[in-house]
Amino acid sequence: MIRLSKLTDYAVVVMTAMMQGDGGPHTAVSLAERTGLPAPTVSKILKLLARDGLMASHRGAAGGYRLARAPDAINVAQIIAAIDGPIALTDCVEGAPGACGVESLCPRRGNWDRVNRAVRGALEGVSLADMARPMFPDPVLPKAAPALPATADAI
Amino acid sequence: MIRLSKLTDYAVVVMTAMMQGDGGPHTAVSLAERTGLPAPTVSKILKLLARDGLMASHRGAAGGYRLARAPDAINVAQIIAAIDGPIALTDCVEGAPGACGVESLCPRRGNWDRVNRAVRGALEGVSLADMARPMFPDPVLPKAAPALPATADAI
DNA sequence: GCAATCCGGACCAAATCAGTACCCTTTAAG
DNA sequence: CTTAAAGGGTACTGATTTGGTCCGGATTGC
Repeated sequence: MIRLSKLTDYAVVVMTAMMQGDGGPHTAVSLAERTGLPAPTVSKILKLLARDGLMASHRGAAGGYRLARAPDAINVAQIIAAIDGPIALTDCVEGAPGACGVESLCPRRGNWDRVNRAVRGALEGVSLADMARPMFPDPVLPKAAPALPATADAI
Repeated sequence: MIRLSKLTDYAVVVMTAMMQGDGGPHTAVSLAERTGLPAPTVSKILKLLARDGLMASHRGAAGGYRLARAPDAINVAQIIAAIDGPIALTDCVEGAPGACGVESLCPRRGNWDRVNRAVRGALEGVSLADMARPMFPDPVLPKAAPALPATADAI
């Protein structure tokens, strides 16, 4: 199973919790209370998100975090990249010459990259606002199954 | 980084090696020699692929493995599912009620499922034949789409 | 100045994964 | 019929990664 880090799941939970505020900054501890997650973990997530520009942080007393952009301008791919690092399904693309034999002869590299691009495109198509939306039958996506037909063509 | 099991990468290498044969069955050790991978590992991969019906195995003396279908009828999603199990990015969808609080109130479940479907669809669009094809400039992707230049490298 | 808050590390325990080895069953060749 | 070759399955171990915690600083508002 392709696993997504649990931290990334938490990040979505935290970010959706921030959407519900009154617009003011949220402290790490208040978000931890609201989400039920351990405070240090929430702090770690917020730091990672801020480092990638998804959060605007304000230090000092009465400081806190704020979403850097509107929820529909933040997509899942960006969140994953902030928490888990670059989205790449395999590391055959770099280093480890012993595994593939001669790297220059390994024809899989470019093709894995194609797969990576397809997955990345799929993840970029889902915004934070989509994730926060309750999972009722979604009017925005009339056909749910072929969620992103554009990426299917792009492969 | 979303990581794909190294075994899955090896599986693609082994399967592409099988495509190059004369159509006869391949033994695990001969494939291990051709690919440079450890023999027990190759055997493990072949067993997993055979269990999911991607391989046809023939036991006994002069036995071996054979691709169950044509290379363009096998896609990457099937290989991943055979090696790594079902394709799901998060396990928030099941169990672990402590993490999400009350599961029935967690609105993320349905949305992660949507993401999972998108990724699965992307992976189903790449066949084994595509992976074996040398990585010539791809006419299907006209522009590299540096829509987000800052994050293009990071994602 | 003091307190609250973020920042950036290092650090440890737990889970997961890759790889290996062992033994059994099946099958074809001689 | 015997024998050996090959797959089938399971269990084990070492290494890597991950989740989570903690601490000392830096920064800002009161």
